[in-house]
Amino acid sequence: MEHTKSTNTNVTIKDVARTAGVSIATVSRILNGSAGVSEELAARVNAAVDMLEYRPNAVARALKERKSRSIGLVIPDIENPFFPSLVRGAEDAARQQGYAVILCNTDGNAVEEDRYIQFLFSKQVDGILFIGGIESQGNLEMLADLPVPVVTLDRRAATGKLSAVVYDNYQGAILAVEHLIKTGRKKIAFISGPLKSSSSIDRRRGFNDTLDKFSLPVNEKLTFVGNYSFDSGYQAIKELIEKKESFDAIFAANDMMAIGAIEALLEASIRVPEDIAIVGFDDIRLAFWHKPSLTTVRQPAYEMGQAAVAMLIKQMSSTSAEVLEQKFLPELIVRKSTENQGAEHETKAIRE
Amino acid sequence: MEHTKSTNTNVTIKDVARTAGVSIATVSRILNGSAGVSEELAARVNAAVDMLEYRPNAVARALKERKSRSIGLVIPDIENPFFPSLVRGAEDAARQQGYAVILCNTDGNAVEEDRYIQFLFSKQVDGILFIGGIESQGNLEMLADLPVPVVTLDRRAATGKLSAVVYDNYQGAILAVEHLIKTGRKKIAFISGPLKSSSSIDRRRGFNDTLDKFSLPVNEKLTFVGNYSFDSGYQAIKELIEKKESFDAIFAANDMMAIGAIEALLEASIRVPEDIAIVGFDDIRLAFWHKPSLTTVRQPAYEMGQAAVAMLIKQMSSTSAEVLEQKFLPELIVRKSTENQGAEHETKAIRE
DNA sequence: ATGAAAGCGCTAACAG
DNA sequence: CTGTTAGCGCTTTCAT
Repeated sequence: MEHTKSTNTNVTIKDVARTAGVSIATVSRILNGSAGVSEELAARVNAAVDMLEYRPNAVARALKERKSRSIGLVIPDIENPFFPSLVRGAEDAARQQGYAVILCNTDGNAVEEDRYIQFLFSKQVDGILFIGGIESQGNLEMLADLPVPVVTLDRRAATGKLSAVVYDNYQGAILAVEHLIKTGRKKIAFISGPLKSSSSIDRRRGFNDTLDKFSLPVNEKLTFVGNYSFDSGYQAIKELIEKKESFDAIFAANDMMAIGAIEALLEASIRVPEDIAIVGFDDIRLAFWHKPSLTTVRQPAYEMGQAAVAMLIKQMSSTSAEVLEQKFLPELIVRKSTENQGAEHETKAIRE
Repeated sequence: MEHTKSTNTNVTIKDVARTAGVSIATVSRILNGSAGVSEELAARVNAAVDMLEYRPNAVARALKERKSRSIGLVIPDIENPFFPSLVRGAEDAARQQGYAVILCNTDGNAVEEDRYIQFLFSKQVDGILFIGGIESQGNLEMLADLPVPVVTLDRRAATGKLSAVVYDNYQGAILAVEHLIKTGRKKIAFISGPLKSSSSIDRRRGFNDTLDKFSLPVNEKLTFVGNYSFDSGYQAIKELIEKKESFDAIFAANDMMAIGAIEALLEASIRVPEDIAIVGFDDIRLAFWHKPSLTTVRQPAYEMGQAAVAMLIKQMSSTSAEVLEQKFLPELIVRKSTENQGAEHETKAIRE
């Protein structure tokens, strides 16, 4: 079945001007609420606008004004359960200010990141919210020289050149490990994220420092390097079980690995939390729904996305390129996976 | 800390022309690979481009060419676990063709949908991939008259005016219910989606028709209307248990409600699948990770997103506005939640 | 208070 | 093969 495309596609400011019997300058003024417009002409113009169903051409406006009213949002992967909330927060904040969001998935690949940055620059985006992968150190430096405001969520950017929304991963790890220790666990296995990731480094540091603080030994045999995937958590604990290492708790550097770890435990008929307690990181929705539900360190993704875009817009409208930073603090969410039977019920500990 | 913004923001085709000692037309020709260009000038121009780090201004190009090389992606909510895969599929397909994707979350609210459609139109997007909520009937009709190609995932659009990627919800429901019946279940409760949603209507029809086919009675007391949320599945089954209705299986019109239902069952110490078998719909990742894992009807979200954008791009480059349709077929994924102990192991049934 | 006209950066006739 | 020029739709001086 075919039908011809609607033809009166483009009604421009010129058509409105002609219909209303005024100049295009007048139409423009009225549309943009500029000063000095006679009531009468305004009425005629508005009538013409309604009648013709005129919609301003944002592309022409962008060319003239040199701002596109759109921002680029560069993330590793929207399918990673951490990002949907963040993206939603970012989008809500952007829309509220009339900005379009261009979504870019890079899989954390530095080459793709670079391609997308060039693409966005060419598209004349007014700002970029950049969340890189573990290889993006080089791109971060390049971004700092881009003549477009950039906000990142990466701590490494805090070289004083790039604005950032940061999260205290170190403190978060401390919260997690202290919780395990205080509920009586002593031999804590650790599943780290990728060694080069800055968030991962901070979480590892928090883990080590807390063990030190409580004079517990750091046992290398209980430490694994994962890649934040379900599978790497599963493999780590499977290996641990096969080697018959002794441990009574696990701290996983994110929730997906924690859930993978639980899978390995359950397959070996090890009970959670009775035999092994486990705490994750991020508080993705699955942490709540999983059986057993997962104790975790919450990262407020929606709010961070929102804050990042707010910061970006602030930078875009200021001429002095001040480098901003906003810090979010972790919060421990206690659920079933660390419940001490018989022990007094832990309450949700809020760390401000 | 402050530092002045990099100043040489805008290097234009003019600068390249001057540096290379040619006219802007020549630069444009070389950049766009047009015919007849002397090797020598091409080399000079490319050198200038590299040296000045010239990047074409896509906004100016869009104004001139009357196409923006961007498409709008309107969805209810990226936080709904069904959408991330679909969005990723759409984005991958778009990027491959050099299109930017503008993401728009509407919460299925018709007013927001309309606002976003106007916004995208104003932005001169070359096409729109529209996934509406239950109230969007009116917007669907409006979209059909928009002078911009539109592809939707809504069956209701199949009035012959809007191209669509569709999914056979009816057949999917049949697969689910037949599976329950063939594994020996007879009193099947049904948690429907919202009554006005077209996918929901089809799934309900599949449920009823299959019971009929096997001469099983449709018991109104075992039928509930949910809203696709975890909570509505939970509430439905909680009510069923409190009323002490007798049933041996549940078909939930999506996975989130199925998982909510399981929660209610477990709270009442009813075992899944031993006492009650349950099958969901969509095959979100959680269906795989949940304990017990959930038998469900798979909807290939990534592929559908990809196909929808491919279809959109095809429409954009064709002058005859042919109305296209591509259909995806359901596939039953059998997991723990319907396992019959003692019975022969079900294998993954693939319906082509 | 309103209109005429320049120009944002680019592509594509049109001329030579 | 290369350059000159018009014009995409809009905002904004600069006149009037």
